[in-house]
Amino acid sequence: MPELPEVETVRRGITPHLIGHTVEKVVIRHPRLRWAIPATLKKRLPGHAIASVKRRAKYLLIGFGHGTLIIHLGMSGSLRILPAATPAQNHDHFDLILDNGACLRLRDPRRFGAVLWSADASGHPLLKELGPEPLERQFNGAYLHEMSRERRGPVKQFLMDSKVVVGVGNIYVNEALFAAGIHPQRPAGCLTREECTRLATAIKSVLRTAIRAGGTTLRDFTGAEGRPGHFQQKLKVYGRAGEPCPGCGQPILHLRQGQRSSYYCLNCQR
DNA sequence: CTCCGATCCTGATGGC
DNA sequence: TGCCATCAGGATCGGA
Repeated sequence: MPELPEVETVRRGITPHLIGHTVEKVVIRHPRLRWAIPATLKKRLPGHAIASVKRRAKYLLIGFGHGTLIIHLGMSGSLRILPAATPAQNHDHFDLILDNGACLRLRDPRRFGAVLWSADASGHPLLKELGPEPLERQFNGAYLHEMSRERRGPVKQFLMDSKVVVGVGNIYVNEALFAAGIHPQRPAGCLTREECTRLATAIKSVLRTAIRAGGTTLRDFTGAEGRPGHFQQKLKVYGRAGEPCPGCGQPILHLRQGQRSSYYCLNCQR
């Protein structure tokens, strides 16, 4: 489900309900996510106030005075702010109950998500090797060009490598490659400096537009208040195999790379 | 290093 | 209607 724009949408939605509030209770119903939810959270969090709600890559970082709660939504995770008395449904695995009567609830049917604790989040193994945030200035054509030299693999997989750049998942990489006019199977190392600049610009633009739209809702994504995003109305190629390319009218093609679907226009992407 | 495939898990969908 | 195969927004891990 969630790529950078969806996680950012969730972050913005939950932040005002969390900042400055103290945890009263932690509920763990099903600890077995990608990694087990630490049972120690039940003792570690109550009585502590939330100081910050940040995002790094697709991780949400809920900052306390004594450490950070790290949440990843995996493929199917969602976070909602609900009244604390709301009955849990199937796949509601984790709750943070706050002193304002609100509950931050994680639902994750496929359980690829994670809830972890770190006293020093920036040094955490999952976070410390990550590449730059795509919306920051250091991520640009020069950086992409430098990183892609010697890389023989397809540019699509290159861009989905979180050591290269974070937050770009299967939907937005397809859209960005289309916007930049670059074929997803091009070896990353053969991109020109010019093409890298187009790509970096396209990635930034697609992600910013998607954040403004509240993310993409294909099946069941919603923000913290339960509202869907509407970027799906602006998708130009993702999920559109056989439909006319919005640029030239030729049919959008479908291809599998790794185990993921790629969508592209052979005429507009070279 | 880079690259590829297998893997974790449930649910929706489409073919027969 | 049921059964089975396939696919889905992620990312880590192990081995070549």
